[in-house]
Amino acid sequence: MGSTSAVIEGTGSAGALVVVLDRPGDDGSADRGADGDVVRLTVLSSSAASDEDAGEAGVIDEREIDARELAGVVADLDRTRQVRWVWDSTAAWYPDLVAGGTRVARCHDLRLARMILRGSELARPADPGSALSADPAWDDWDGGWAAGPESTAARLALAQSAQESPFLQDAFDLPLDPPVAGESVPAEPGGGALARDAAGEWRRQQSLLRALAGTHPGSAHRLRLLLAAESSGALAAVELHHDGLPFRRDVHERTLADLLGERSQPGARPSRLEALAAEVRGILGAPTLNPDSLPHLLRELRRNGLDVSSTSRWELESLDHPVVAPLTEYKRLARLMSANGWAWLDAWVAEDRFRPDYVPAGVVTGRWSSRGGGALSLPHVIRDAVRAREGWRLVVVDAAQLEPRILAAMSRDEAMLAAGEGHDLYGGLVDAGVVDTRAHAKVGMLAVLYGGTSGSAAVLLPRLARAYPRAMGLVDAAARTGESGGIVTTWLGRSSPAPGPEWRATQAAASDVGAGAAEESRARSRARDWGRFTRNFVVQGSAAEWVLAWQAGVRLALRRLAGDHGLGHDEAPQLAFFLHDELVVHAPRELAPQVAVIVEEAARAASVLLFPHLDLPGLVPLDVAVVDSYAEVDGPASTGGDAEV
DNA sequence: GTCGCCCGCGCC
DNA sequence: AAAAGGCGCGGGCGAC
Repeated sequence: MGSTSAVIEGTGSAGALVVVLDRPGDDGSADRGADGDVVRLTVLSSSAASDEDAGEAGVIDEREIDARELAGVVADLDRTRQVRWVWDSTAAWYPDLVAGGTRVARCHDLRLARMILRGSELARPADPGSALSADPAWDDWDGGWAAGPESTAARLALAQSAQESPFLQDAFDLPLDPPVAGESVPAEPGGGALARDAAGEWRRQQSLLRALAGTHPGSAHRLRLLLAAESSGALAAVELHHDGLPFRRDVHERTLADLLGERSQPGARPSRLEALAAEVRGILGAPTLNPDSLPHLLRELRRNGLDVSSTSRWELESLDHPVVAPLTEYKRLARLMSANGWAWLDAWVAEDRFRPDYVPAGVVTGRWSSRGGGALSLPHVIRDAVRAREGWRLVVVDAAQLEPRILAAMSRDEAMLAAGEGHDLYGGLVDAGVVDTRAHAKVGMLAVLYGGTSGSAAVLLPRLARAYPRAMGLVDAAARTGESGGIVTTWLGRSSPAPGPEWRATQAAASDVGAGAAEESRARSRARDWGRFTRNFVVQGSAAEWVLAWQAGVRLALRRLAGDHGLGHDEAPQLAFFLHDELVVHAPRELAPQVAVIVEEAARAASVLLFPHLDLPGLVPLDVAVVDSYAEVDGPASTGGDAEV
């Protein structure tokens, strides 16, 4: 470990460091992690008061180390100094470190940052000609977030083949553990095989931000916040996958047996599901009906005199017919079976942990997506299997009515902020006399956020517009921008994509001289569609930014808590699950109260960080529940639950 | 046999 | 009368 101390000695002992990691001469084809693999560390700053100025400093140290030493060097340096680790993609570097027991406090994910900066309207003044020009080495590259097989079927096949073959058993370290995103799986051909100059990209990005700070300091500040939050999220995504969500196989199997009946032959329906299928066949007089076949089912429904155009539940439920109840129940259970049944359990739950892959910024708005196991749509009906370990607790935290609150803050709509002063913003709308019931408040607010125009929303919208002109003005302006093909931007600077060529062609066709009513109507409809997208983009995306800032605060505070108590990783509270506006922390029972305090403090910090001018640390109240089972937390099915969007 | 699309529905 | 933003994913089924 001589190189460890050498790096430290070579950079003084105080101040923040920026350390860029890359592989000299990396053309993407090398087998990362192989013997003889070399990692280059470029140390860019030690004296700057703030690491935000790091790009200003030149290279103060550069050395190459054996890849096998990397974890030790990183752990040492991150423990003793404030370091921002810079790498092409967190998914490419961090899983191996975490697997080896090394975690870092902060990083800068060049690819995620680049995606934000290249699209951002806030960054445009500093980069009018797009100095961060398209570069296939970066831009045709997913960063390694989605390297593994993404479907339950693929995962199951992998697990089974590994079990059947001693050779494959050796090839896959942990055959039942989903491949870690970004592990040595070669990136896709094309972009992945091109060299990426990490130090150069870091300098370009910093130079852009410095230039922007000169003319638009507010924009530069927002983007720096966003890049830091995005990168912190990338670290969290890797750690979340590694740690996994505690998930009890036995409890889940009991749930399945209770709801679906006993599992029979693989491929055959379990008993209760089969009985429902038989009941449906009997009622419809269709002994060979396969209720999983939509065309067949539709045919039989019509043959029975039911005037339906689809087999969707909402259409079925409007019918008065004896088949509706068993068929709806069949569909509900068949859905559970296919999405979260035994095959899903075998593929995604190992050693009582559910380990999905999270993909930061997998959604254009900046929300995360997930690959594998449908992690972000974990049904409420199976959440009882999510159990804290013996002697531990789950701290389940939800940001209450986040999106309307973020909209109120962004638009600085004092009336809407006032309505949100209590814990229940919807109740606040009723108390203010804007709408008569809480249900109306909710429907109306959803229409504001999503652009709904139907039935009850049409009645409520004018009232909301009158009461909250600034909030309504913000989303309406975003919608108008989208309708005319423009770009909108979130609070911290993530911009929406421009509409695609097909959309533009549709609009162009409508303005042709010979355009008919059909073209015009279609163009208007597509324009309104895009307007609803941009309307929602600014709110959903800005809310996602608040959540990232919140999550980053929680993550760092949990690290401090572990440090203060001298806890090893397996004894310390960990982030266990992340769901758009909800966090689950798995914590030793005695530390759960402190975790509850941490999530509250982080929420207040996030609100101040994003909206310092409002002086409203209580902008986003939290629902905190300390439980043994995830099912103890209110879902939409339980009374009083909120079915929050 | 494989691929890609559609439908439908789970989550926020 | 159908209906509103963002996703992932499985089964069926037609195209190849």
